[in-house]
Amino acid sequence: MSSRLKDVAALAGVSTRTVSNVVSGTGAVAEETRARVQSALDELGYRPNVAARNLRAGRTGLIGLAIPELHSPYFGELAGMIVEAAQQRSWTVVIDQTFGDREAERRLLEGTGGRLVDGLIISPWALGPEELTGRSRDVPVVLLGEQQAHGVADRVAVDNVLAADEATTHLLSTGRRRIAAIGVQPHLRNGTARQRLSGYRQALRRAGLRPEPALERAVTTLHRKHGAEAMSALLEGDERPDAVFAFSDELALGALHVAVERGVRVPEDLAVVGFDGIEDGRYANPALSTVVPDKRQIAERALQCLADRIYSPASTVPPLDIVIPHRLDIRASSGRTG
Amino acid sequence: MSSRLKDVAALAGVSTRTVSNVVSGTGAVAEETRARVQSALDELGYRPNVAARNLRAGRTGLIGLAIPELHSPYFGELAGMIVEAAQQRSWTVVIDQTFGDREAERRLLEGTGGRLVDGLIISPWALGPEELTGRSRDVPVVLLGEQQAHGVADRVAVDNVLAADEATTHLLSTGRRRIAAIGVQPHLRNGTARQRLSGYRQALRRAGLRPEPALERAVTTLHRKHGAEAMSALLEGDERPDAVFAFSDELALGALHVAVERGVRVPEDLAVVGFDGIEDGRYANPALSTVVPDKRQIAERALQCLADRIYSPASTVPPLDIVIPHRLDIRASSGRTG
DNA sequence: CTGAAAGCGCTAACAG
DNA sequence: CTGTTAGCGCTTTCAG
Repeated sequence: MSSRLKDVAALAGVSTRTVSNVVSGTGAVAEETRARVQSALDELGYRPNVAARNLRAGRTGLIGLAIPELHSPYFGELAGMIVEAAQQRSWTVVIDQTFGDREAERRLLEGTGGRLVDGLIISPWALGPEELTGRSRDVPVVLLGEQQAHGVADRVAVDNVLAADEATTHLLSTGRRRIAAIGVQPHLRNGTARQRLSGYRQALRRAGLRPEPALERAVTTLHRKHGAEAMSALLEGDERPDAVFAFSDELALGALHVAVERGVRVPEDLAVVGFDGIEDGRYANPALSTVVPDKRQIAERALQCLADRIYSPASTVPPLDIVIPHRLDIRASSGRTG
Repeated sequence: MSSRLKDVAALAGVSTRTVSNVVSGTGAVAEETRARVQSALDELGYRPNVAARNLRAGRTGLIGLAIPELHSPYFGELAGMIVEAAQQRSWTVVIDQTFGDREAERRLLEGTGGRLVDGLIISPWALGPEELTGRSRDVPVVLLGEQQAHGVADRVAVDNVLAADEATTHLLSTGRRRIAAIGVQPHLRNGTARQRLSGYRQALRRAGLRPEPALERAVTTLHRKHGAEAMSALLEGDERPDAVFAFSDELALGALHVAVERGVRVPEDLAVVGFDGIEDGRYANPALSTVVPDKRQIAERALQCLADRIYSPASTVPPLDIVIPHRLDIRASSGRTG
């Protein structure tokens, strides 16, 4: 079985104190002793027991990442970058999926008291601002993509209203006038969909158009399937839209698929713009225009926030509100026609 | 700060033993005492310290998942299912990305001695069979998608040769004769690409065709970009293929994109089949035919293996070799023409 | 420079 | 039914 510090000490003929010093590089050890200890270490293939070290240190070197679902490309890409950024800081990431479940989100937020993790990055869907403000948590928390909670915890998100406005304005600039929005989510409390809707309406109004309820389609999830269903409904409606702004790339890809399948010409008859900048969109047919949040920066800043709070627990810096830049990638699905 | 068992005991006027019993539901506790302890528990918002519990129990409740990259749809979907299956077994998953790096893979495999995790699921890319057989590890390991290592550890994988044969045979059955293969990876040691290539060749030979080196395209990664590049090269070649079998859906989607963009009619002029059954393919234009491994079952069986080894460490059951079923989903990209 | 020993918070064997 | 206590393996204070 695996050997302990004590075994190594016995083999090298020194105390555990000295072995510990050699392992961690702490303190001063005579060169001769160090060599002897090192060979004992190698011979036994010693690995420090993480649990014991954690218990002693009061830190685990783990951070939690709680996201709705790992299989969606957006969260998959983001999670990958967070894991990578964490590795660079010598942290290990523990992943939980909430599936947008209120209880799961609440449990994770409150259950962090077990000190399994030194910090938590959570992307809440079902939890509203008031629920995020629970009893004060004992590990630092960073909220991802949540723009309603003020002063509760550090937040990292793009400016959804602005981004949606830009996407819609782009469609208007190509001459579209009946622009549908796919992705309204009245059942979620995180405000993302609401903000994108509001940016969309804002752009329409500025162009002198009036938002039409028939063009604002609700979905139960952000998956392709529901984008496809929403598109079907729109195509079967009385007045077809000439453009679609989908609140996620997945919805947009579902919509695109249905449109192309039914012989609608994209972008000539229908322009499509998505949101998230996932890799799939780049290779879709036609390639999908999309709002691209700087995911790499989301990951970096979120970890930076955690690091600051973890290493300076006494810090009185108020909760940060970090706005991540985004850009609009215009591709074939909304390319200017003739 | 967070309270300890001792604090709760003091508040409730009992010993830590009793509190421990209440928390864990072990032993018998008088109803009256239990109530008193419970209210003390609630009042202090007690959470057991995971590190201490782990140290005591010799288990952490964590399992490691080491995959090349989280952002690729295949691994994203698979990781999601593994996290889900682990949650059901009350395990938490720690994710590491190896990016197919030999050193990273080796480190993870050997570094499991720290007992951070109770078990490890790893999908090796760069490590060959001989390297997998290192010093005997002290936590159970499950190999994913590795079919060369015999008797080293439990393995869970689809029958790549068979699956590739089926995909190729399907293309042959639609009348294709110049079938290209995209995805040869001479630099990787995990054997997956080699096996798919061998299944592909086997099908060709059975049909009386001879494999042509010009039609077997190597790639450096399985990403869409390299599928696109391989397709470009094929289209610019002297004799165009009338079908493509890509060793991953991502490669297939990259190829599909380039083909459609250049006006090649799919499936009339070119049929495309991928491998992995990722969600993107279903909504591609045209929808992508693909070999679909039962990912849910991969996740389930891998966890089952770990559970068996972890809970019966003394088991003498030899390393298992689990073959996961797959199916061929024929969609528009290879639909029979005329 | 190195040894002895306390203690992180918890569980469980051993009393009572 | 409940209290006392010995460690799990490590780091670190205090001596030497």
